Amino acid sequence: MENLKKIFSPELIEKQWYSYWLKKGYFRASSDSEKSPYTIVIPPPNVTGILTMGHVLNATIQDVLIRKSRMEGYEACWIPGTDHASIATEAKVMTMLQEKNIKKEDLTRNEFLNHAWDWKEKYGGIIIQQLKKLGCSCDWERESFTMDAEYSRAVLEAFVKLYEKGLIYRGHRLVNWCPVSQSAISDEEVIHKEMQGKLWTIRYPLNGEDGAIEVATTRPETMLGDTGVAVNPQDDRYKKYIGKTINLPLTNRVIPIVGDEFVDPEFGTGCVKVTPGHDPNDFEIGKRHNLDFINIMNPDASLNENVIDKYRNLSREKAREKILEELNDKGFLVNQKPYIHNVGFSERGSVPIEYYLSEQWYLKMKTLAEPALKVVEEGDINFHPSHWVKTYNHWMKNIKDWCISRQLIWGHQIPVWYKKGENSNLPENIHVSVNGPDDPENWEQDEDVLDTWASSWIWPFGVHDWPQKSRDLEAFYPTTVLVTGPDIIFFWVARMIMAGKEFMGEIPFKDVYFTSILRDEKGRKLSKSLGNSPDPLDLIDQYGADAIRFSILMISPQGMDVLFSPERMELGRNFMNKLWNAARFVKMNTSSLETIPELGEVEHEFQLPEKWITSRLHITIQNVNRHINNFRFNEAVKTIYDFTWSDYCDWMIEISKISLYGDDLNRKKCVQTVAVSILRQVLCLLHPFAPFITEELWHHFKTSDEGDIIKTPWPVHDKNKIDSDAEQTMTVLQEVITSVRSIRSSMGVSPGKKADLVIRVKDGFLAKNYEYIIKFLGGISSIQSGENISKPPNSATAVVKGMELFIPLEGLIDVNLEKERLEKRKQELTRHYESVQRTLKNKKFLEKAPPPVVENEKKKLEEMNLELEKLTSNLEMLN
RNA sequence: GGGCGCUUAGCUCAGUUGGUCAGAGCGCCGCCCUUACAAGGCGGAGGCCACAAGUUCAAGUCUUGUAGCGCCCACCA
Repeated sequence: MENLKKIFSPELIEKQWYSYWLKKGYFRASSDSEKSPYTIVIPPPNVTGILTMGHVLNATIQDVLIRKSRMEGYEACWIPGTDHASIATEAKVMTMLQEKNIKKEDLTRNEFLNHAWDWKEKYGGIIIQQLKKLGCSCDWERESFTMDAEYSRAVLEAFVKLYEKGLIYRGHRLVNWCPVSQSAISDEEVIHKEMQGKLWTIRYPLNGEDGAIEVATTRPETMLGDTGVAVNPQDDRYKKYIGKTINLPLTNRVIPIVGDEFVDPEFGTGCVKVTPGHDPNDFEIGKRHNLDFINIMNPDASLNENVIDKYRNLSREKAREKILEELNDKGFLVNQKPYIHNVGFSERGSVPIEYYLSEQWYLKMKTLAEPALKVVEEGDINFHPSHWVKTYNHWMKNIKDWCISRQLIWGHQIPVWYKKGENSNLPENIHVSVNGPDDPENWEQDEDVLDTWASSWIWPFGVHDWPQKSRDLEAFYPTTVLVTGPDIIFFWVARMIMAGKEFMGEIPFKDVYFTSILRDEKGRKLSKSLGNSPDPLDLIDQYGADAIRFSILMISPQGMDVLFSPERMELGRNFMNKLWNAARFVKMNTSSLETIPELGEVEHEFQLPEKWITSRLHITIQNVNRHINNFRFNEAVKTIYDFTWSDYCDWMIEISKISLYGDDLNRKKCVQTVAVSILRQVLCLLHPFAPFITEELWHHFKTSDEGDIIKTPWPVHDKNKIDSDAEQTMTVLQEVITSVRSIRSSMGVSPGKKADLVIRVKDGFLAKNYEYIIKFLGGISSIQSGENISKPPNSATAVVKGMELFIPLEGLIDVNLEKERLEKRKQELTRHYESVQRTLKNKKFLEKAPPPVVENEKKKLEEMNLELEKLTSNLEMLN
């Protein structure tokens, strides 16, 4: 077998099979096909992104589903693509510009965009190449990018439709503001972190009379924007002040004291400084009491011209320092206490966000949410695991309007135009359309772009150039299943469902599978920003793509986070090597077969091992199907692993050696046929999980009229091949062999040395029929069996299902060791015997338990009893 | 403050609807370079399934409570 090396080397085969599949066009899906479609759209990774292990898990699952459905005869269509990721990409472009010493302010919009596209062409889409290395069988000719011309048109189309429906409006209010990207961000992009901060108490002197009010705050610098102080109107301490005013320290301003139910008298001092321009609660209070709204910050969160001179242009941090100093110097600072509170951080900028007054575009969500809630509620869309439904419902039911405008350039510019020089608040001065006004020279387009998620939310139909009606759209929408991480359930999944219902009138997918979140040893999410995600490409180089795919699935149970470490990939590598060598063995020992034989020719000659392994195979097929259908990929993989390693390699192949090395040609052919046939089925079952090695090996075992494994029919389980008699007998045989081996090992019989075996048993069927197997696998030279045989002197004993096994060990036997061994077994058995006995003495059990369960318990008791008797008598003989 | 999840062998975890002496991988111990595979083979040690109560003939599995850990959501200055 010169072409199959002893150790599997994935690097030698992966590349060539991938280009072969591509060349053959196997990944292509046609909307004209007669076959039923099976469609997945990839969650489009950021163009800026590189592959993480999270993507590997996610993509492997999709590839498993696609490859399996392709083998099952569906028109499998996996649509790949990337997301323009406006904030992330713009940040990268900014970094590049900085390196080139170019300032964004000096560039026109188009010049900036040109730089951005240059960057995208040069560095973007690395991740697509990486997905190919992993073996993903995407239809690459359908690759989409969220800023492709057609896709962009679809995005704008969606905006215009919603605007025309009255669901999109412009609002001047507080938004979450990221000072780094200097843009508004949505509520979902704000991450709350618990921080150790301080709570300062500041004295605000009353205006026109003696006395003062004390307020507590975590952000003293915002006092420069205070336009009021609020107390609870029920609070006897303070209600007398309502309607009066105070002199705001450090400024020359006089601001009113108002009564508002929002104030909790128990908290802090019971008085709240009100900064309507920089705090959402204060914003509401301000509106209720007609307070002024002062914006004291620039877009980068430094203080602006609305504050007194000496604080202008200071950063918010520096301003806080100075203000506290001055308050303290002037006697306004009463005290400061350590205080733990939540601070909102920008998802991308990783700095605290600011609440900032600005004009933004909003999408009304309530009406969109209703149908989306319904389809999940009624089971048109199913989540796996289902507990995510609660999270989804909770968010949907409390949904707030979505701020969809961003003060960025890279993205879809909002398709709204304002008449030059006119009041843009009047409807007649606003134009909204995909193509813009007929007289563009008189209009100015809105400068903002859309939130990235306001483009990716139409992904399942946007990739088919909606709203054009195409065959593709008809054939491949709705998609079959969505595979994604639970972290984007609000960002993306929920919004896609809303968009699907709104624009297509139909759900975008029937099932959603939420993958495990991968964490490092410290429990932190693997992410590129933390730098704790090993480079999957390195792991692929080290272990092979098949091994990585297989391992990551094996360690990722449904609905649970995974502690990832690179060493865990060894399990897959070892398995691939095992499979490789099993195939080598089969290949080496079946060269006498001229063609791959039909199973039917030899099936009538099946003996126990062949019947057994066939039965095991069909149970395996059944279970693999069940697990995949239930989205339990770890179980599916484990099932194949166990069958291949334990049943096929450890038992079937070992047993087959007897016939393969023997001279019974019929027997040999039968065993060869079965060995090949089972291996072929294993390769098919495994192909979706480990595509490269299975394709490679397949070509050693396929018939001349069969094609590549990627298009070979998926195995079908046949109930008639499940043979429980064979399985039971085989189990006993395995126990006999294991017992013999155990005795040998514990008595220190060297592996090379053959032993004799004496079996005392009523029914000698097993010992007679499978003597050759017991001898071969147990290292036994002769077997003697019968009902009235007496125990040979100096022999070690084991009891298996009514059989007493004796191995004469003359001289080798250590009586104490043997006693210990039997005692231990006896104790163990007695414990279980007593527990079963208790169960059977329980009248209620006998009355209420289903008869088969009762029967089973009785049988167990009987068998245990028999074994106990034999153990006891053998133990007595040792004394 | 609300919601969700987790707690099983030294480590990382499986265990789908309650019912075969509780499983795997890694690690550990012993023996083996046996002509498919030392990335391997054979044998073995190791667990009151977090704790408590309940439902049931029967609980790792269902219910409730307790403790610890983790995640998500929420405007208390």
